[in-house]
Amino acid sequence: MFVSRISRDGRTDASILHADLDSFYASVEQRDDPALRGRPVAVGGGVILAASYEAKRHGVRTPMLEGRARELCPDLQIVGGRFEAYSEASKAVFEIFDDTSPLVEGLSPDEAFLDVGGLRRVSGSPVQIAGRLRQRVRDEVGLPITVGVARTKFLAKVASGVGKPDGLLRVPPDRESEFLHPLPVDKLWGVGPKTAAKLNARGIRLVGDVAALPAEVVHAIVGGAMGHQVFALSQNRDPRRVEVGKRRSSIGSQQALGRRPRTLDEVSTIVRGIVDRIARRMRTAERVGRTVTLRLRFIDFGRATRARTIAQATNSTEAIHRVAHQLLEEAWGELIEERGISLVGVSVGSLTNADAVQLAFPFERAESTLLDEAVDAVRNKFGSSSLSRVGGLGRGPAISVPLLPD
DNA sequence: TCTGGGGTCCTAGGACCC
DNA sequence: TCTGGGGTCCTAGGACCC
Repeated sequence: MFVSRISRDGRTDASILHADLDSFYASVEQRDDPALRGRPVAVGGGVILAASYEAKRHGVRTPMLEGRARELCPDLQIVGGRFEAYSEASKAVFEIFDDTSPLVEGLSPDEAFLDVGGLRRVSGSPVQIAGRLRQRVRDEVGLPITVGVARTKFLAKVASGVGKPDGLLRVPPDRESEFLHPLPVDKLWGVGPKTAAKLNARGIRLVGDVAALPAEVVHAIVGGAMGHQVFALSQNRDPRRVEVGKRRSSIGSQQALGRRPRTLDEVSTIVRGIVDRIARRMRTAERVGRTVTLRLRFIDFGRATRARTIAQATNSTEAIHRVAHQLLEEAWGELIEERGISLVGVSVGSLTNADAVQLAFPFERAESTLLDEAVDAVRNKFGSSSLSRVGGLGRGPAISVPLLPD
């Protein structure tokens, strides 16, 4: 894993870009169908998945039910999702990102951080780079994109949010507090509805209010690692770098079932289909996983998960389905029968690269340090996703190592 | 605002090991 | 045989993000 360089005295320049496509799915629809341009458009499938700015002006939001959205906006054009078109657009945009800077960290199909700090001599100032990036995405992919430019990831991300739609906003390093303090607390990364409510209940509404509190008070209200982060961000401390080469650590899929009663056989068939989709995606991505999680939602919207970890990482439909089916059968009597099921999902975690080879061998206690050292050495060389030590000492120790390139 | 589908990270307890 | 501290892995749940 590579991380962005920072100057020895810390970052002093606003050189992190947060690039975020505007209303991604809806913009692709408007791009491909001129009749939709300038009109309120939403991509839906039961609920609204994305809304154009024309639709947002009427209060259409995601994930709103389609019926509710039509009430708010009678002219709304709802179109079904063309996910292949979105995926293609995302790929094209990321090619432009990668062409702009070697330090790109993708966050989702429509969003990424770019560190352009080292490119001034070759490509110009961050704002010039951001301007060209926007123009290229417009010209070559046909989509509007907003870019925030700032000294930290957090500020860049907030800046792109404020700059939307189709904008470019830079936070000058000497005006960061002025920008940060008037924001509502839920703009802080990690503060959602629950945490915001806790803070609001104590009269803490703005980021500036948090920044003015002693750290202990913030920890008492928010607690743990979250409290630490919230306080640091409010103080404008965000040392996170742009990280390249992050790989996702789980792959999953789920399906809503509605409210009618289901038999075990019905649900089992649905699970089979879900596992088939996941396993295909894993094989395409050349990844294998060890932890199978069954995700359940009940009629009353309560939730539960059941997980099992197997010794041998796999991406075979059969192997994953065996575990998923077992979990389903166990959960059926324990949870599902009384409560009624309204959603089922499966995800596979503890992913590693499929080209890793697993080596299993017995060893003496005294050798475990050597094994740890070997694991560390290989991790350092190939990145942690290439290798996992399978099982603890008591569970039939094994490590998996990547195939060596010639 | 009554709830989609894809994810991430954190916490806490228990099992197990040295 | 008991006690204790330190550590990893696994599981379940919760909050959050786009």
